Formats: sequence, C-alpha cells, structure tokens
Amino acid sequence: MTTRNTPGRKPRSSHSDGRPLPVTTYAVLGQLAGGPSSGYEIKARLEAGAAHFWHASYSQIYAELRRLTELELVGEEHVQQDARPNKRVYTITAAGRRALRAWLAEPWGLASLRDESLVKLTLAEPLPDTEIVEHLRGLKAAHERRCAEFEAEIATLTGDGDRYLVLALRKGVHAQRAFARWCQEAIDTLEPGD
Amino acid sequence: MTTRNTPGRKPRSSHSDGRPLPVTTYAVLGQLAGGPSSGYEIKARLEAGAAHFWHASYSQIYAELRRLTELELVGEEHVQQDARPNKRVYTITAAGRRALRAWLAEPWGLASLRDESLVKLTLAEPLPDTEIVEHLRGLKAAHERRCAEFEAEIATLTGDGDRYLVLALRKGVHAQRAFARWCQEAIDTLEPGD
DNA sequence: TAGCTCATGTAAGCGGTTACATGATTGC
DNA sequence: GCAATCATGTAACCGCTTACATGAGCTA
Repeated sequence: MTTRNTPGRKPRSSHSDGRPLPVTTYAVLGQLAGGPSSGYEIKARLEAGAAHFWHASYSQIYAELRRLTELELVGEEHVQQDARPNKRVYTITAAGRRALRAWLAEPWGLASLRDESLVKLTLAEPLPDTEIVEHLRGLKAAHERRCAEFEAEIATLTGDGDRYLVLALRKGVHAQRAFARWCQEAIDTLEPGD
Repeated sequence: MTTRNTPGRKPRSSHSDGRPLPVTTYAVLGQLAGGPSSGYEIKARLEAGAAHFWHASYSQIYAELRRLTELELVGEEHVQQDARPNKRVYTITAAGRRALRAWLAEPWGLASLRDESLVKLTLAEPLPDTEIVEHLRGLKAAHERRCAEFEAEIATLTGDGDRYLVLALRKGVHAQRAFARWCQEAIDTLEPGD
C-alpha cells in the first residue's frame, strides 16, 4: 500500500510542493541563521557577503520573507520603535534550520554560466580579426580590474569570521585570472602570424 | 535647439525604445546572419553552437522571431511544403545586419556569474569542515568532468568554420580548470592541519 | 534645508521555462 | 506499428528588476 495523501489535511510547512525553493529563498533564510533581523538588515548582510555572486533586491527579499513566513521556516514579530520606523523582525525556526541544513546537504551544483561575450564571439565571423582582438583586449582588461577588486576586498577581511567569504572571493580571483588568460590565448591565436 | 520628437510619426524599426534588446534576440538574429532559416533550424544551430553558454527554448525563439519581424530586422516568408509541415523562413534584412554589427561593436561585457555553490559556502558556517570538504570534492569532480566534455567537443571540431566556436569552448576549459583548482585550494585550507 | 539612513511595501513588466497541443513523413 | 524528425505555436507560471510611494529622524 502506497502512502496516501490523507485528504482534508492541508499540506503544511516546507514546500510540500515538489519543486525546490529557489536559491534566493535560501540565501535569505541563511542570513537569518546568523540571528534575527529585519528585511532591511538582511539586504545589508547580503550586500556585505555574497553580493558578488548572488544579488537580491528589496522587493524580492520582502517577497521571500512572506513566503518563508507562510512556510513557517521563519517567525515574524512586529517591533514598535520610536525615533525609527517600525520593524518586522524575522527569526529562523527549527524547521527553517532543518530546511537550510537539508539544502546545504544536497550536492553543490556547478554555476551555469551565460556568457554574452561568447555569444558575440561565435557571431563575430563577419568582423575582421583585428576588431575582435580589440574587443578581447578590452575584455581582458575588465577581467583584470575585476580580479584586482576581489583581491582588494579580500585584503580588507582580516577577521576569522570571514573565513568562508574569503574562500568564496578567492573563487572570483581564480575565475577572473582564468578568463584574462583565455583572452590572451584567444588574442594570440587570432593575431597576424597565425 | 534640441532634436524634437516629431510628433505623429510612429517610432518604427530598431528599438526606438531606449532599452537595449536582450542577448537572446541577437543570438537568434545572429543565426540568421548565416543564411535564411526557420525557427526550428535556428534552434538546431544554436544547439550546435553556443548552447553551452547560451540557451533558448522554442517558445522563446518563436517569440523573438516575431519581435524581430516587427522591428523589421528580419523578413518573413511562408513556404509551402508537401511531405513536410509548412515553414516560415526568416531572412535578415539590411537593418538587421546593421543592428547586429552595432551590437557586436559595443564593449564585450563580463559574464555575471551567479554561483549557487558560493552561496552555500558562505552559509556553511554551522557545518563541520569535513562535510564542506566532501561537497568541495564533489564539486571539483563535477568541474573536471565538465572540462573533459569541453575538450572532447573541441576534438570533434576540425573544420576551419568552427574557429570561433573552438575559441569559445576553450574559455569553458579554462573556466572549469580554474574552478577545479580553486576547489583544491579551498579543500587544502579547510582540511585538518590548518 | 537638503540629503542620508532606516524601513516597508506595491505594480508593472520582462526574460525565460515548462507543459500542452497538433500533425505529417520517414525509417526501423 | 512505433519512434524520431520536422514544424509551429499557446498558456501559465516563475524569478527578478525597475519604478513608484511613503515617512520619520538625524546630520551637514
């Protein structure tokens, strides 16, 4: 006998719906794992943390908080403040922590890269190679600048609490360096003499 | 005297609207630059070409073709076929080629990477390092597999017409290698002995 | 007095995916 | 007889961005 959906029981809590929650939801939930906070604070934490590789607007954060509240993965508390606008402070629940841990336990997937410059490159056939090379030079410079940005940010992070953030930023450094090197390789193969 | 919008003249053709067209539009338009074809064929060409770094579903291709037709960047022709379903064959117009060239002439932008695994990493604090390392090992293996896939595909491309595609795939190789190396670096810093 | 920080939201729209619908021909 | 190829589309939905709306207190 298969497990029946006991009818009349409203399917509550963690996404009984088969589809997985989007990453952004967990990104928000994850911030709450570090302590209760308001939507506004969550935005700030995200900006200070994973902002380089994941981004969320206010609209979306507030929407996600509504969703998380409905799923009972977070609890909501209205806080009156004088001298400040009132807050809604969200707190992760036990179910929330479970959901987060379960998500972290799933295999860590590859980033799917949608690369505009490669679309351009594959369509660049009618252009003269010299022009393509010009673009590649510009791209290389951009990658190098970005790389330097990552390195600069790492340099400002001395605290031990930032261990994982530093690791994450290191990935940025690796990626940008690789891209810059690829640009040079591509330039070399396109340049006269080939 | 500033250039006035001559009123009563309907703003026709190439996106008089300020916003740039999305990349997908140009990806479709670009396929047409290689000769007239149907939506179905365009899908096949995309799949054979830039599919690894840019993807488009049928729904979207047909939608883009409608848009391109409206913008008069492509021309549409209904072709009766016996023994086959009827086609709509699209042909790039002079304005279409201009628009494509203009797009290619714009600076080639960096790929914005949204990396799920990095979100996980920055939220992994409560997990024991051994578990994180496990995930990173899995990720490294995945990157190496992907790298091998790119290399295998490059090996099948001997033709000279595939020059740019090969270059593009090389970027994939570079990226995957860099990611794999980063995984190892991260593993090393997290592993006991640190 | 002007602008920043704190604080929350709505509405509209876009890019994109997934599921669904249809149907003829060719090759195993 | 069954699946694959050719061929085009619609409808619903989702994730996300952008623009808009509001408002109090603090600081230059």
